[in-house]
Amino acid sequence: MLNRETQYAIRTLIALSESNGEYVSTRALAEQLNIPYFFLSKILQKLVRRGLVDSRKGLGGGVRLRHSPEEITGLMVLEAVDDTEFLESCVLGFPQCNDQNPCPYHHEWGPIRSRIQELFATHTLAELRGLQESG
Amino acid sequence: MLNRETQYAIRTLIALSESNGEYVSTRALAEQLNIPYFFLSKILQKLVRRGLVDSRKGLGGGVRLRHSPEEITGLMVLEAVDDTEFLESCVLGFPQCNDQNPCPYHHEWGPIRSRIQELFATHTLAELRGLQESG
DNA sequence: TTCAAATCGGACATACATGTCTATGATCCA
DNA sequence: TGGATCATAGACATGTATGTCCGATTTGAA
Repeated sequence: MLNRETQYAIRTLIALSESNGEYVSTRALAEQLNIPYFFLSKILQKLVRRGLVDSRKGLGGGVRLRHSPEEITGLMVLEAVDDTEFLESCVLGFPQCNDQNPCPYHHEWGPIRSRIQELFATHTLAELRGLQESG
Repeated sequence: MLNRETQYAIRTLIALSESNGEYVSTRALAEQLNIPYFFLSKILQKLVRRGLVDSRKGLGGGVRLRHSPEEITGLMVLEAVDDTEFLESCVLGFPQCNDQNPCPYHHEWGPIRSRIQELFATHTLAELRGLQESG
């Protein structure tokens, strides 16, 4: 479904939304979240470039959210790591599949895809953090 | 979503359900469906081993459905090519995610996953063939 | 009985996702 | 000013999905 980079990115940003704007080191995040350190470094570098995360070098540095957790949705994270193709492409992989020229699953897949997109679009990091605790 | 092997398998089996039990060569299928020939060979070999397809060597040989198109669902194809993990695993990749210990998306993801599973489970090859034509 | 058509099995090749390492530069503190 | 702590960039390594090739075997027909 979501690739690993995306999963790590979401989990990391949820964790960052609990640090009240303080910088957290990649090392600490990697250990807390059980994500390979060097891999997480790469992901965070991308999130910095894409504007979701701020970074600071040196002692006491690390990364933090660039915006408040209420302003960032899951879908924004998917877009930042370029993992949205599955929200647009045909289930059976037909490049020319569309409303006029549908594959067998096309019309039933539309509403499902909408719900998936909605799932990620309607929850902010702040809400996800809450959901994690309440169950 | 579905990996390429699965997409090719479904497309091929839908095509085979239009051949009235006649053997069709892998070469012909590959050209008709625009699927790489050697790759399709591998997929069909697996479908033969898994019991969805019959094969016969030699002139006039090829592959055909082992059962009638009304008896095979999309989900059976997913299972035959071992592409069902996404129907069972956590959206965020947590191995320990479950009803008692849910990830933030868990409870909302359940109904969506059910609809996806239902989509594949409720349509037979015969129906998919029909849907393809009617749009 | 020979030849061509077809699958089958295993090996090989390539692309992309995932994971790892090293050198560099920035920042803070003693 | 020097050393420790941090992110950054690029290169490297591994694994899995995807795609390709070849020799062996079976089958049908001339």
